Amino acid sequence: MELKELYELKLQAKEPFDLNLTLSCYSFNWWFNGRAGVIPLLEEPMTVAVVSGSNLEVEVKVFGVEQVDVEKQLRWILGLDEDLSDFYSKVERDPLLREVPKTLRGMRMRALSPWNALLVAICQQNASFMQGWRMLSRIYKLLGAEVNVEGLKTIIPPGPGKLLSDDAKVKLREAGAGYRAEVIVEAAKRAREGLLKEASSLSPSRAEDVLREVKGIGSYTARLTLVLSMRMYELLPLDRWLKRLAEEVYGVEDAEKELKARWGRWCGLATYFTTVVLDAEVISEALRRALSGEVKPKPYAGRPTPLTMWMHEWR
DNA sequence: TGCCAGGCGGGGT
DNA sequence: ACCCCGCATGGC
Repeated sequence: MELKELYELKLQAKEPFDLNLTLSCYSFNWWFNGRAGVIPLLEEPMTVAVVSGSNLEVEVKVFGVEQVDVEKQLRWILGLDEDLSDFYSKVERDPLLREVPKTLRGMRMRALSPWNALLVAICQQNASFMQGWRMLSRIYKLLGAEVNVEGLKTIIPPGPGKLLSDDAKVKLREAGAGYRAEVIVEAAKRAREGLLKEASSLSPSRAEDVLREVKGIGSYTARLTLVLSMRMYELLPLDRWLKRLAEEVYGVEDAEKELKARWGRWCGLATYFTTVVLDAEVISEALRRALSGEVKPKPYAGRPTPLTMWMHEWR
């Protein structure tokens, strides 16, 4: 499918803003190529934005089949109006996150659609960074929609409907999803009934409860979904990885209590940045690095990391 | 080869 | 409220 260009616009961000960091983080190579980022916006009518330019001015080209106003959505996705100054001052001296206001200054988390965020979160369950993202890349390749914009091939993540098609379970197994396949399909059913829309209208804590109604979605997956799609940062998505890290780095027994005290209403975003600064290393290496103060992401680690995964082929 | 990894639910106490 | 186990899969 080839999408035609509809119109262009320019956006300004609240300072400090770093477009390159914002686009490169947790991007597959079909979403970022080192200069431009592709942002899927709407499934129906199919609409995609291509984003490039400088930190001072973000240039946007909107591709699709019919005229749609996407400015507000795009500002939200790129976090252009998000003020991180309070977060930065909170983590300035944090042994895990002290590099965020420096090395990663101006980087925003790109928001995902609620359904795509849930899919991402399920793929992180009981899996390493590499396994989770490899699984996800295969799901996109097998079930997503390939679209051309400006001669670039990109992939639109599959919506809930696609995950409910006859061959979806087979393809999920093929993608290596294992027992998560059932969870994804169950979640897709509920998503089609409006589960995520409902969650987005509630308080974070109520939203978590609603998402947990789905069998296979627990606290971690629900909270991560709220972080990635709704910028609801106050609930901490605590997995074994972060729990171990916090226990060792801060020398405490109750990781959740400690992290809440340190990160406050920024817990979710802080979790996201923790994986970035430690290059999503497996726990043994992440621990070694954190304890020896190596909390700056490596420019090139030789393997995919959150910041460099766009440089790699995923198959 | 086993064993384990950014969870989870079910069944035990 | 805990603790413990199995669960698909892939990587080492």
